[in-house]
Amino acid sequence: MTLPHPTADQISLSNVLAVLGDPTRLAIVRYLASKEGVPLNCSQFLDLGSKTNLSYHLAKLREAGVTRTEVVGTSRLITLRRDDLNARFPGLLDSVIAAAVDDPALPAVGASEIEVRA
Amino acid sequence: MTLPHPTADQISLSNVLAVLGDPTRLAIVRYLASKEGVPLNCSQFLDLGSKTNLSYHLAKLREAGVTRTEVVGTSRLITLRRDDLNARFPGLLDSVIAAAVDDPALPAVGASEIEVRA
DNA sequence: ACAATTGTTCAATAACTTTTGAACTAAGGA
DNA sequence: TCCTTAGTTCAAAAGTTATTGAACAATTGT
Repeated sequence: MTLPHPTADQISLSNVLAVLGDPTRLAIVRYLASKEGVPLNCSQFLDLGSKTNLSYHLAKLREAGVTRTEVVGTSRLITLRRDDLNARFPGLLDSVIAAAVDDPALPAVGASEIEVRA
Repeated sequence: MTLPHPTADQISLSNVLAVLGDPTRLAIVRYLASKEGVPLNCSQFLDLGSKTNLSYHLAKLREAGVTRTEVVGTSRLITLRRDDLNARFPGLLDSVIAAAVDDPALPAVGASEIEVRA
């Protein structure tokens, strides 16, 4: 089973910007970027909203071509479509991520792990 | 008389992305970038919508910190806030403009001048 | 003073987007 | 098989954004 994704040339600039212009989704993208290489499933993001709501936001990211979602058993593994985005809009994703990294206004993923350090 | 603008540090990433994630506004920004140096007033953009509607979109761009609007007599001169945006989100505006330049999906400003060439 | 030009404001509406909860599907263990 | 885990779908409600037209304000040229 595979989910529908746009091909690289179907990715629309204004749609990508619109999709990234939401704090919840920007926080998801920032977290994906910070954990690149690590396979992430939807429940990692539960800090940002309800299961249903995340399903909605993650679908928006996938449909816009920002993320790729692979179905693996009962999980979905989510990754950034770095190469495709970079080919289509050079530098865009990198500058968005760089700006998002030090944006205190964005909700944090993993806020519940802060005390783990102690 | 001066219009309200956010200071550079009040400019919000997700708001800038959301504001740019609209084809009309992206077309305005693309046109502003293509005519940098030339003072542009609102009526240059009438190809993109009604006077009222442009007033709305141009206010969104100004309030998000993407443009600066100077009141000069009965006109408003609109410019991109390149320096402020670049200081805040390095590379972002440039990559958006570069991608917008060759985006056939965006509405064109100055479509009415196409036959002038013949 | 008058008219034209440039653009704003306001209220209404239309069109979308986000959020919710309940019901559901499908895979993986016990 | 039954239960749990992981996530989706659906319909409704809430909230937000875009578009419109009519009325307004301010400046400039005659």
